[in-house]
Amino acid sequence: MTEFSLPPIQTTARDDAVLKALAGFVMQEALRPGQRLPTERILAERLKVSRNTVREALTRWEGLGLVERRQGSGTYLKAAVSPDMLHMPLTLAGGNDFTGLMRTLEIRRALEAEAAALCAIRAGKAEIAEIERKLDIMEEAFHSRAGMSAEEDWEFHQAVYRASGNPLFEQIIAAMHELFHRFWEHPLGVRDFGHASFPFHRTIYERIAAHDPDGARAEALKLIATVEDDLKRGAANLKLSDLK
Amino acid sequence: MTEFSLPPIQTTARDDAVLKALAGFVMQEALRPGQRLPTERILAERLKVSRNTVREALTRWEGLGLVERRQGSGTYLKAAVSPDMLHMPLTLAGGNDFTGLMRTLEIRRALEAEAAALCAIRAGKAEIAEIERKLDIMEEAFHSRAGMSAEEDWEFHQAVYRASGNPLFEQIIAAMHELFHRFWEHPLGVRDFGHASFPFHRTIYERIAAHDPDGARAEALKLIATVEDDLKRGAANLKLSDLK
DNA sequence: GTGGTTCAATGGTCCAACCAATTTCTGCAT
DNA sequence: ATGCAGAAATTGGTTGGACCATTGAACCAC
Repeated sequence: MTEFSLPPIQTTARDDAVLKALAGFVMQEALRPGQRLPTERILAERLKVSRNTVREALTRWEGLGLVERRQGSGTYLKAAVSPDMLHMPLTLAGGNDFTGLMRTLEIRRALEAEAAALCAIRAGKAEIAEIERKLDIMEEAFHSRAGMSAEEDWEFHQAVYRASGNPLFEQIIAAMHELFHRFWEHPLGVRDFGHASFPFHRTIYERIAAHDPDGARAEALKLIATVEDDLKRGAANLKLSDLK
Repeated sequence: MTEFSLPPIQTTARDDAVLKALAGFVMQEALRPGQRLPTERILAERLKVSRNTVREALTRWEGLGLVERRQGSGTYLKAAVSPDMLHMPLTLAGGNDFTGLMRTLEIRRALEAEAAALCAIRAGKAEIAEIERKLDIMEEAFHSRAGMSAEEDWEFHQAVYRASGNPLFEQIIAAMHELFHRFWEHPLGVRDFGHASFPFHRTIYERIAAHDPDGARAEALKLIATVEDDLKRGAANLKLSDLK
């Protein structure tokens, strides 16, 4: 590890100050995800702070997924960090899968519709072409693999979010999507999950290409509605089979 | 603090085990948000684990917003906790500029409208009464303090999110709100920021009380639109004064 | 009662070890 | 030289004990 400057911490609110200093250090050294950051012991020494305090600070970053600790090896950067990050810890009380999924879908309904509308307003020729490309890939996969096109489906939606001009849409919906998938691994008995949503991908694309925000929003809402229906059907099936 | 049972921890992955045990304890004792949980020293003793380990575990929960620590007082539950929670920490970069704020507003527009609509559908008598109470408090503060009612304003909105039946709304918008406030502290030259949004609080409430989702959504959109206007005016002012 | 003061409880920080996993180095056998 | 097993160093994980800073309640003088 090369030479580096880390000015000592001054006042109270230590661990916050530690994170701030560390964030500044990461920027200064232009550390990228995957790289190792200084030892806890070294950080403690340079920051004139106890190792315990350093650990609590790093524990916070670890909890946020910014950093990964490997015993015996070191602490590694896991995502880009900047001094002005906003942390949004979302906690979903699991328990009953169905209501949890429905809640993520409610968020997704709101954001998906808005993103589609913004996309219809802002997307340029290049973005529209990219969306169409993803759409073609998805439709191809759908037909050749009898409806198993979850991956390509997701890429289509991501292209829409990106073209909305607001990266927050993609980040937040991606979080919802991941949450969704933790259950989805074992689908809930509905084999053709997502089939009903298929035709709306093209209608959404058409409304976007026509720069028709209200139309795009309406089609996006229809798509989410089909997913909600599938989910409800799955929940009903589950309840029946739970009777054993 | 009454008698309670906390079996000792066994294997490695201590702090995770601590959290699991703690979650179980919270359930068993039916602790609700706002209540105090055992002191770190007691937890360490009962779980047969060092106090430092307990602290790291609690630090994680604190980072997730599940718990709040008050030096000299204790550690308090801040949200419902169940043994099977899903955590989705989301960190958003940047946002300390005009475009960043506008982006958070786009998210908020989508969610605020949906939350208001869902609230109009689902809110029961008790929830509606609570919203009205917050509204009265806000209007009172607004008139007696010449429009300085940001705190009460925010509480009104939170009441709406809670009544939407989906805690994710409150969690996500709260994060947006915090980001927003990093600017708001030193306002952008617009002294009467938020004035224009005032009347829409009551109209939103009326539409909710009338169980009129579409009306509530429409009023929520109007409210956000006024905030966007304020923001644009502020940005314009800022640009002028930046010329020096 | 009112307004300080004292004091115990509690979270925050520090220190100095030791444990456990990992990586690196060393030296011997091939 | 090469390769590999074992020792040593590195690094995060845990422990126990100490002290500081803040809070809140009990107490006391007025």
